[in-house]
Amino acid sequence: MFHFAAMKAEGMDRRARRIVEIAVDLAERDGFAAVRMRDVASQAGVALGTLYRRFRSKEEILLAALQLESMGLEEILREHPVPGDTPRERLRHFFSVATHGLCSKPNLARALLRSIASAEPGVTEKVAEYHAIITRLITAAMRGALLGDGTPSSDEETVAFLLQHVWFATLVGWAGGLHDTEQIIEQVMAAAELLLRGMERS
Amino acid sequence: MFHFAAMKAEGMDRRARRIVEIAVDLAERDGFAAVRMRDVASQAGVALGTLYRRFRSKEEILLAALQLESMGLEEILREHPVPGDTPRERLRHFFSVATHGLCSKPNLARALLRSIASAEPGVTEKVAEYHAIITRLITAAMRGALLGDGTPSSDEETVAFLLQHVWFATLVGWAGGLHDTEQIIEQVMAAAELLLRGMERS
DNA sequence: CCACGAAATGAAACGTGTTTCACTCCGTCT
DNA sequence: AGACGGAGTGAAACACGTTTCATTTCGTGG
Repeated sequence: MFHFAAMKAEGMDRRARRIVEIAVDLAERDGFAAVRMRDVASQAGVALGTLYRRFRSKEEILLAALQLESMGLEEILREHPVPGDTPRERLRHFFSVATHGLCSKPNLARALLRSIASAEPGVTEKVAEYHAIITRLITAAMRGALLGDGTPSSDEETVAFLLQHVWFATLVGWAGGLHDTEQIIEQVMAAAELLLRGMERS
Repeated sequence: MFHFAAMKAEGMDRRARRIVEIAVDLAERDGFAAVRMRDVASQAGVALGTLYRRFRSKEEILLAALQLESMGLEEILREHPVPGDTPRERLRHFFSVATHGLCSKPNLARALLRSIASAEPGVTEKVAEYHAIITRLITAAMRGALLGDGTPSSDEETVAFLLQHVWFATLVGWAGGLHDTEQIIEQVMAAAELLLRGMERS
């Protein structure tokens, strides 16, 4: 979970990938502030100007990492569908794996969340793409289908969308120290329980 | 809505309030980046060091503003309960007013959201307090009770908590330009609809 | 092989959040 | 009155994101 599989994705050449990897390493070790552009540049073996030719800001580098991570996750789930006999079981499994994956690298996770919430210009597209991927994954987990199989109902899309929001907001609370990893999962599952009940009752 | 009523709250003296007011003005006019500590200091008529004696960071000043705003909102709702005959109507009214209040000052709203998500040390307590206040307000709106009346059920607390998360996450999306003000309200209400249905079905 | 333009480089500079420090001011206690 | 101590001040310094620019390197078409 959340490793660097599928790193050759999209319009990202060797050099850009190296930059993102270094940034991830630094963020993982010592957090957002420790991702110093000068350090990223020197450790990636490029000049500072090169960083800014490829990425518009520090946040954009970290969001590129997020995008790669989520694409890797999608790749994995394309091969290995989420196990479980009911939507609840599958959702719990999915969020458990995703949450533990993220939170096992707390500094990196906090740095990524902060980049998402920075609302800097030029970051929107990457956030949107990340949103879309996660919503697809949640939908697939809920339906117990292979990624891309069939057409989700409108209710299913709404539920997936909302669960993603709850997950994100809870992660932000976790990042601020308001609660721990298990509480993230329980809060998301409490939402899932009520949303699924509401959906079934149509 | 979201004005500076009840500004004499808590351990905040005249000077600290002035600092926060100036920061809010600057954020409202030109956004987070325009809240320059040197400018806040000079416009508030204090030295830069004084800012850092009172507040640990720029984010903390803005969170103080958020806390004051939400306390003001709570004060208003204590006098004037949310109108509406059903939980749905009351929730819609509440979120409509709160969302339009926030989003009518987009630069300020973005700055506040960013401060919440910064997850800086020393900011947690203020975020927690803000969370608690908003959850109380949502609970009261849902139950159609005066603030503090009666004891919410466990399900009610869960729903309020989740709606707050959905609202927050949607606001972050709005801040990034992913959707507009009305979509915020519709997404929160879609969540409310499903959650209430799920709750009623117990 | 050469010329051209895009990409990269290195270094300096700028802006701004944050820290530091020596000094002043002011209220309180004795 | 005099001493003390905390709050405030002013100015300088530091760190780091970002920008700028003159120069160099590199790949490609002629």
